[in-house]
Amino acid sequence: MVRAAEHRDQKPTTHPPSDNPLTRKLLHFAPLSNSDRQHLDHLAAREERFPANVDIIGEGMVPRSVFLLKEGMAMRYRNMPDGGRQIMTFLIPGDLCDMHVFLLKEMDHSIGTITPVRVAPIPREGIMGLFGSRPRISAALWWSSLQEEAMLRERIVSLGRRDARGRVAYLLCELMWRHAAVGLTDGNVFRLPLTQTELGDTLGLTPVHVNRVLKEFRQRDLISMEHRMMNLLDIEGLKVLAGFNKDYLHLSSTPTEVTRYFDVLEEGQRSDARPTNE
Amino acid sequence: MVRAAEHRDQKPTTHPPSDNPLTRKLLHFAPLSNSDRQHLDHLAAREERFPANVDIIGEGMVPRSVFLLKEGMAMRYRNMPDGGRQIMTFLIPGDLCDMHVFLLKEMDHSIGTITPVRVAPIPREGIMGLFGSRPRISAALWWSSLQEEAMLRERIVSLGRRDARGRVAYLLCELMWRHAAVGLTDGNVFRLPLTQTELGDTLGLTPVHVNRVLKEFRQRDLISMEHRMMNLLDIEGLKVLAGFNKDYLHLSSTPTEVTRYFDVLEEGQRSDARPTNE
DNA sequence: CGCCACGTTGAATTCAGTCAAAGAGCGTGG
DNA sequence: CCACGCTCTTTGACTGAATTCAACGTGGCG
Repeated sequence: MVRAAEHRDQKPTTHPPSDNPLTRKLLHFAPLSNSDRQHLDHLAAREERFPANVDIIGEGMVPRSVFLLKEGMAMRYRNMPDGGRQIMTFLIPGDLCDMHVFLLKEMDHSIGTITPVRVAPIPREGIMGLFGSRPRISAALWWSSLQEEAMLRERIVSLGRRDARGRVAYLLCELMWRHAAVGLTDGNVFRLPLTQTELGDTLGLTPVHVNRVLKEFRQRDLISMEHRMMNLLDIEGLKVLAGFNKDYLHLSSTPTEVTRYFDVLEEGQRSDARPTNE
Repeated sequence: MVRAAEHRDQKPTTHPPSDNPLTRKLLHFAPLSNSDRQHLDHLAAREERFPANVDIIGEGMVPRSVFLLKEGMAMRYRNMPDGGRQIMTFLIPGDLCDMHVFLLKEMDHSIGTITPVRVAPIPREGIMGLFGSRPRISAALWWSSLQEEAMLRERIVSLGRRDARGRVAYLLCELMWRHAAVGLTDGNVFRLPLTQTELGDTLGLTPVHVNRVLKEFRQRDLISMEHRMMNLLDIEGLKVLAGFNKDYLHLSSTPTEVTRYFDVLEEGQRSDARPTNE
């Protein structure tokens, strides 16, 4: 198992976190060969920058590329005819925006920056090529998109069945875990550059009410905040407020299933992608 | 084009609506060859029945098959620790439950029947085989799952930014269009076997309030109902209440994009799937 | 017939929204 | 260095949409 690694690697790429946040995330889902990783790095090599508070792509436009977010924070949102806004997801480093929608005729929502961001544009062909030739990456991407879908479902639960406290508590936990998955936490602390208006537009609440809930959380020593850093002092307490149980994010799922899956995919593929062990 | 049909088919399968609701739905997304259709029919050949109000699969279980719903109505839902329930999606004939989740370690939600249903269990291998050998079906399935995701997003908007009237109006329109897509409407009338409690659990409202909204809609001649049949008398009026504009369901998208996609997929695949024109 | 689940209606309650104003933080420019 | 303007945060008083509680009606079915 270790045998294979020792010749191919100048630097040990198997265990240390990759500097590519996508790679780092996908490693949660499937072991990737060095060749796979290089391929990902190559895809994400180009880089574009956007300032804060601009649209990367707007509703009605035709996306020509997928974007990999390398640094900063962005959001997927929709403007309502009455002037309101609903934020559907926050995008953090390692997230793709948007894996799927690039197949659609036009965007049914916008993607906008919250902070300044660095993104790697990946052309359609790059993604499609993956599906043909990189079964492990494909499987990991698919897996990752399943997790995204699970998060969408969880947000529906949040908006439909949780009160204001529960929604805020849940969102804080989600963001914490997602940041942890790409190595952007320090203990229970992570950077949260969101305004209360943005939080409200995610949670279906007014900024005023978000403020009141956060105030209560601070008073109850559930959280503390300073300089845009969010500290979850009492995660268990927050979980209780959110009313949930398990690791719905599926971060803990053993890769056995997915392994079996991409082994099937591998059949009849050319085998230039030998996996390292995990 | 009709030529090929006359020998193979007792009944003409090319243009008339298929009796397989999945085929009927997928034809909105991509043209399928006769061979493809036969393959789908073959996959969906087996049949199981469930009575109303039972779980087909419960939270925490490991799904061993995907189910194609052939008749009846089901729902994807989640029970909350406090006894509440959030319904995430209604499943109608032609829907798969669940394309993706069969990859996950365990279900993070349940799928339960609303009416008695007929389902075709499709084993994992059947789906996975599709991805290798049936690029057009794969593309259509993918496309279809994109639409599902779009519906999830729309539901988030609904719960986050619409008031009770808007939510009900939106849900009615969505269900109307989905039924139309599989040929289960008669004008603006379709069968809606949902209780007001179930509607409430979908919309994040109490059954009492659902009742009041429906009453108002009836009085304003927006809808009429009898014998579980829903008649949308004023779709435009409902759209205004829901506050939206376009065909977010992407039903109208020309298949040119998807065509290009599965042409790519087709490369290097064995070519036993000749498409009919469309 | 009579049960039972579902639908309907009213009255009181409450959670979150609205409106309004004041304070805090921060970059810019005089 | 301070003043200015800006956006974001905080707080209070009032309003309102939806919930809760409770009762009664109704339609299907054994």
